[in-house]
Amino acid sequence: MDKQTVTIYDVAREADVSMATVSRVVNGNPNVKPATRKKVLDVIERLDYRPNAVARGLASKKTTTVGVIIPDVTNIYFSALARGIDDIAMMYKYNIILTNSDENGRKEVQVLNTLMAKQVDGIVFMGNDISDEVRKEFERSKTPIVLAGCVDDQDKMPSVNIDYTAAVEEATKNLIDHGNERVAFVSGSLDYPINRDYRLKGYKQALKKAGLRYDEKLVFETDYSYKAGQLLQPALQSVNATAAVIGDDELAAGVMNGVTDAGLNVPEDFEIITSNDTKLTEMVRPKMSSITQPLYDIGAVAMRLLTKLMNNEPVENKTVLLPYGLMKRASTH
Amino acid sequence: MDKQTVTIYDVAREADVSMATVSRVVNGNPNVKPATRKKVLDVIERLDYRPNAVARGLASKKTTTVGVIIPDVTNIYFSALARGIDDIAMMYKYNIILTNSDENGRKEVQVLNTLMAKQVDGIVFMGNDISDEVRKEFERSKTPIVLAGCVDDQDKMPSVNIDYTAAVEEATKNLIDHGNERVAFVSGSLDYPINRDYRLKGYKQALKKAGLRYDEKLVFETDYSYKAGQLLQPALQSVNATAAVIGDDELAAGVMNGVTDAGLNVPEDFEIITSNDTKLTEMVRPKMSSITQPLYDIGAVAMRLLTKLMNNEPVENKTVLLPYGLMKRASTH
DNA sequence: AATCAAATTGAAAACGTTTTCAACTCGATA
DNA sequence: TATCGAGTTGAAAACGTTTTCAATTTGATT
Repeated sequence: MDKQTVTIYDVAREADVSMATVSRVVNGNPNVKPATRKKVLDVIERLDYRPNAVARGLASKKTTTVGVIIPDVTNIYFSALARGIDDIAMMYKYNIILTNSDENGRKEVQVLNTLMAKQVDGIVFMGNDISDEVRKEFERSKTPIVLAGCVDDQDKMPSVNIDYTAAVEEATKNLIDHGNERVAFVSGSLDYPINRDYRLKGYKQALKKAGLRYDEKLVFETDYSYKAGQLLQPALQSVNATAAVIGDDELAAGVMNGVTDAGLNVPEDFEIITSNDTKLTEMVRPKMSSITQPLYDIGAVAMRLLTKLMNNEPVENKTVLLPYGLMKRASTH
Repeated sequence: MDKQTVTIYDVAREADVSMATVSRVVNGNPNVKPATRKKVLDVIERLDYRPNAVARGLASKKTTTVGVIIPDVTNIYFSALARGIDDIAMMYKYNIILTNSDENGRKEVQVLNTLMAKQVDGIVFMGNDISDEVRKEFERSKTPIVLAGCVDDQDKMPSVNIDYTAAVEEATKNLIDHGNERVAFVSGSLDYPINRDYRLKGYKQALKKAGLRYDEKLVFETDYSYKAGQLLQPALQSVNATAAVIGDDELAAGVMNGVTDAGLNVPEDFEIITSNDTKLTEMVRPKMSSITQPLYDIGAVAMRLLTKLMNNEPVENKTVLLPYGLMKRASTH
């Protein structure tokens, strides 16, 4: 973009055609004679012309960039989703603008507005909650938005998830079937619908079906950090919990290491099922049993869904539930 | 950008000023009378005018986006660097366009060109190697580029690292001081200067200073994956290695679990020092001793260095070495 | 009141590409 | 040869903002 930049005007002059023809050649428009096309391509190569994507974005109203709002790129779960998003984005010739939100509602609104100002063609939103302010921005947006690993309790937004309720129900049932009568539910904030209305619901259903009473004292709210998990061991012990379903792998690793560092054995004294099946479940010892989520696929399918929305392609299902499973490793019997 | 979008023309007309005045107000130019400024701001609020950042980028030749080339966002080391980059970027009002390169030279060139086309104001490059093709693109680029966690053996590029040679020397010395005479060096590809010319050099220096002979059979090249680490245990045993300096934490976790799963004890039978001090070192058992790198700071300082280059601010030092240390945990005596 | 300098404002060009629609070209047909 | 329709090309406007420099305004001074 300085004095020496080759512009479409230079190519047109050198090839003795109009700028419109150069544009047609560059963009693969078929309405160009082969001889003209060759002439233009030769000049493009000779001058090493590189189209300015910003100008193209302004003129064509498509920037080929997609905004991705991620709570924390260092979290193993979210980074796996991001990887799926980026790979499919690249496949469809998009680039992602990545913004960390820290699950801070004010920051989420701020980055949403920044992404809109940058005229992104679409947005993938990851997070645990859709605040009222964020929802208001979603509703006013003409840019398609897809949720990944994030539920919309109003079910208005396109989203890709697993059936968290059924998955947690199955995990809880598994622990109950092992004879555990004191199964703890360790979760992020219950202000978040994904935790309160989906995961906790599955936990309660499993208890009910097993004829076990729901005990609030077995429900633990915390942030999703390893440290918080470690600190939970005394509280879990004080309520005589013998097992736990835990909502995040790093948190679960903290709980597990807190338990074993306290001299108890996993799974003999305390069984653990975590929720994300990240690579961490294989690295810690004992290996952790987990609800299996296809993390990469959640990201990939969300991005693919977004490309359909951006291109006004028909979409069968705006709420996609991918398969889940239960991977038994050494943290359960 | 559709029929209903409020443009600077709408604001100017409504406020009865020129577009230039609206632009001056929006961009905080002081040459506007307070009364005029207020009038314009009122209209901006009433019409909910949102400046188009793409148009601004074209006109001003600054996009306020920064390209970040990362080998794999799911890698714990790189994602921590990315976090530092993004936080400082946001502080300076930039957004990052994140591109996974998979350390594939062809893909690196491709994403470099895409980022240049998108007129990013600067680029942060993470990776283990600068291929000739990539270097050629760097040299032709008028956009400032900073390396983060990546060394330039030609020392031409601005970069932020630690002194890998000294760090590995110290780690190796530590293992030798424990009485190990068969210390293995487990590394990514030795085609990469960071491994061959920096880390291996530190390893060799420690051996030499200890009067130990360098034995090629104690040097292992592999990719940086947990799986590859696990598979290394038999080979390490076959050369009678009693300790290892390992170049990546996920790789080290694999080696360590391979060793302990084979029935040996860490550190009694085999000592391990890893290199990145990611959160993984605390999660595995035993906790891993590590060269300490300020990962977040490498990213943050790289981004800050880039903002200086982008703004033509004076830069004292284009090659920044941040402090390192040695954190002793339970994988060493 | 006239002058001057500083501050403010506006018109138009610039940024680099895409799009639109009229004009032109080409080849087939009568 | 003339006509017609399809294909190709080009001129100019569009996209929405910033920048430049001339014109205008304002306030202070003589």
